[in-house]
Amino acid sequence: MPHHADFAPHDHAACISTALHAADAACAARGAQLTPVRRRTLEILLESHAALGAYDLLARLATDGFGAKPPVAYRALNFLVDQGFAHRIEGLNAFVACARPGTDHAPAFMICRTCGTVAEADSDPGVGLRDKAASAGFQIEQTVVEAQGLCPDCQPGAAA
Amino acid sequence: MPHHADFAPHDHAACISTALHAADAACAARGAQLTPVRRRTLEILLESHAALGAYDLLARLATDGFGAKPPVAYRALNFLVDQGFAHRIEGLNAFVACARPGTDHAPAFMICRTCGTVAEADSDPGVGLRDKAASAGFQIEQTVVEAQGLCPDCQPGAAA
DNA sequence: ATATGTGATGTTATACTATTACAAGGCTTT
DNA sequence: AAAGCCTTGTAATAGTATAACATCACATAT
Repeated sequence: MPHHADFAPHDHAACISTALHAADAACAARGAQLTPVRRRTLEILLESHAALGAYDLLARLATDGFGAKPPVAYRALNFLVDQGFAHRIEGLNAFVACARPGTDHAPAFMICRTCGTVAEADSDPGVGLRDKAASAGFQIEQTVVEAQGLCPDCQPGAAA
Repeated sequence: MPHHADFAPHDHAACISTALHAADAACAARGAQLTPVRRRTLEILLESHAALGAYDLLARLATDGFGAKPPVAYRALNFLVDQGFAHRIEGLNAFVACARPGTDHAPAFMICRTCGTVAEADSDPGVGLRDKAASAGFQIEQTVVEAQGLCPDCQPGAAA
């Protein structure tokens, strides 16, 4: 039973509700508030396996009756990122829901340039970087590891 | 004698002129034109071990008598990136000169959050990512690997 | 020597991404 | 009721990037 770290199909409704409940629980445990805007923002991210820009998100939030100004979206997104429920994709100036909330991880992403799907790898592939950093005396605090390319479905000769 | 892949001091004037001549040669070999704006842009990047934003660069170019509108900077930067003489640092929306022009490489960067220095690692630390991608059936075209943290000089207790 | 094509540069305008600063509301604690 | 804290809403602005069009320089072909 694969989690969706890869590009395999899965029960999307279930994965959304699981993630949402995990977030509820984590917030309760930490004393953080998963307010309506924040919860809805997470839900929107979870509905898409592609990364969403802050303004795309904002448009959807506005439709749902929330504020329509940029800070509304950025605040919710920053909250989710801080809590580890979402990640920022630097290469796209966009955001995705975290594929394994609750675990402390240094994520790596595979981003399809055709369909925009973003898959989160389930362990830190930047291992080699740690060795380099250690030998240079550099103290790593955060890593960004992103690969752009073609997902299985978008490669020439891919099954429809 | 280390190249400046790490944070060690080095003969900066020499490293600039070497890089500039390497770029001249590479352009000649490829039929690309290292025009005055482009050459000056590379020179400016080489003078700094920190990443420069497009608008910082633009201001310096304007001082030197080149055009002062954004496309002037972005075009020169894109040229340098295309030719492999510079890299874009996604995490900073900024650019650095390439530490090893002419070699075909998937760069990885260590970015000091205090002094802004950017060091380019001299081999691909994203190796683990390739395995992940292979098993997911994802075809990598390009990678972004960036670590943020503290360089040796900026760590608590670093020598002045 | 003219005409044509190509690539580089310059400029205008605009789009996209993100933050600062301030006003207002809800909740808890005192 | 007052004070403090957090969250939301809004206005204004800052920072990053590109599209579209005009022009110029140079090379080549006529």
